[in-house]
Amino acid sequence: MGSAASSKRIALVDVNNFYASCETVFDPTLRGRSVVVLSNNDGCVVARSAEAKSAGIKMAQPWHQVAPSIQRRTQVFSSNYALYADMSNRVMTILGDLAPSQEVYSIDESFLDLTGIPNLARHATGIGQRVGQWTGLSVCVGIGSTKTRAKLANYVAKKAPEYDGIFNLEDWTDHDQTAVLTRIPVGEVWGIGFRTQRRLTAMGIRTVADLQSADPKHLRQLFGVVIERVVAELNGDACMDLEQAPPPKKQIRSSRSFGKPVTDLSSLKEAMLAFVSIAAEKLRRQGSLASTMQVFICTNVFKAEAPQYSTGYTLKLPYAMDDTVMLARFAIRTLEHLYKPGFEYKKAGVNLMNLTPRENTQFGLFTNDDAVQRADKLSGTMDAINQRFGREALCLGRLAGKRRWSMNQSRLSRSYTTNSKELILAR
DNA sequence: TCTGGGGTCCTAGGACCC
DNA sequence: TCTGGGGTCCTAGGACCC
Repeated sequence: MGSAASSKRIALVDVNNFYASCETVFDPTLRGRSVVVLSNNDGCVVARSAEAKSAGIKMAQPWHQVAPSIQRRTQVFSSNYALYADMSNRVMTILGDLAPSQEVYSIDESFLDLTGIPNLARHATGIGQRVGQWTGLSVCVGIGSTKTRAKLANYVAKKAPEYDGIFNLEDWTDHDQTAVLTRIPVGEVWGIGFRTQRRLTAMGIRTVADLQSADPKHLRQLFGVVIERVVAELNGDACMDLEQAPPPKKQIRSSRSFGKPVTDLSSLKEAMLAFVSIAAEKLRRQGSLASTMQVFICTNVFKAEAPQYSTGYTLKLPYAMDDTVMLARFAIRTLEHLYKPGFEYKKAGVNLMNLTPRENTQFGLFTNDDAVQRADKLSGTMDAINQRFGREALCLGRLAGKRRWSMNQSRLSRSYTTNSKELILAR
């Protein structure tokens, strides 16, 4: 087996029930209770405590479909992204200190390269203890010779309580590894989604062990190159490196569903201005310029009886830009063309694409340098103010107190860590 | 008789992830 | 009443060029 030859030891560390655990850390009376966190607009369940899981609440389930008897004994929260981002930073910093190299893979997951570290079991235990002591959150650690194997090991660490949240796939003989992988459905493999699982199962490839021993060339013909790499990684042949510095985004999107249906153009414009402001700020933060913009609006697809209209337009910008005022001008003009009265709009958004680095960009022959510089200065000032007073402090064209399009967030917890007005009270 | 064919760029859409 | 948002990569197919 290839894994035996490979000397790499990659760990995947992730926080258990991350969003739900963040809420519990700051309100210990929630411990041992069913806790869920909802998506934007309080729509779907995106995080569950262990008790919520055993109560039968499913991931991504619309909250209104959860049985009332279960709802009643569940503590429910709107997503408090400021809190989760802050807790994430703390965890990632701790993990970074405990490994020679780290890839922050998502808000609650990190790959660590632990190759060559003696007594891996003790090191992994130490990781869990330090995160627990310093943040109050608990983690699982999966170790394997490739990222895909580390992910699988993490799955075992989560599912099998006898391992205490730590599982090193490479500690086991080939025979015992196969025994483990035979018990895991193929859909649990990183990169095998719902559709691919269905097709594989129909071919008789039901478990991870089945996929590991399948013919990669044949699968490539049927499914494409991605699955060929998955099979290689399962066999210990690394196809994916640790990415220590996140590559710049290739597109930046900002969109939201509205709390209530929106019918009038002026509310849509107001929402679009907010989306452009958010996207442009992200664009500037990563030091990029956008040369293509996509604007889209749509009605509620779940409301089958209502008239449906879903449309978007992708336009080439006259030059690569990062300035909110100019981007907003194009977005609003596009929106005016797309808008048709008589529909109940549910969602809108903007997507900045074709991003290029800002440095050494030659501005177009026909751009007015003075105008570009003034716009730069304005955007920079806006970023500074919003940095200091919160993202909503300064926006374009906001009609104070009349946000008919804003999200439902009726169950937001306090911003314990990021807002000095909401500091936790000591008792 | 036989009516090109290979390369490149772009876009839309599928599939996946958290 | 109430159904998330923000990303990535790959592929197929059309347009275009010589």
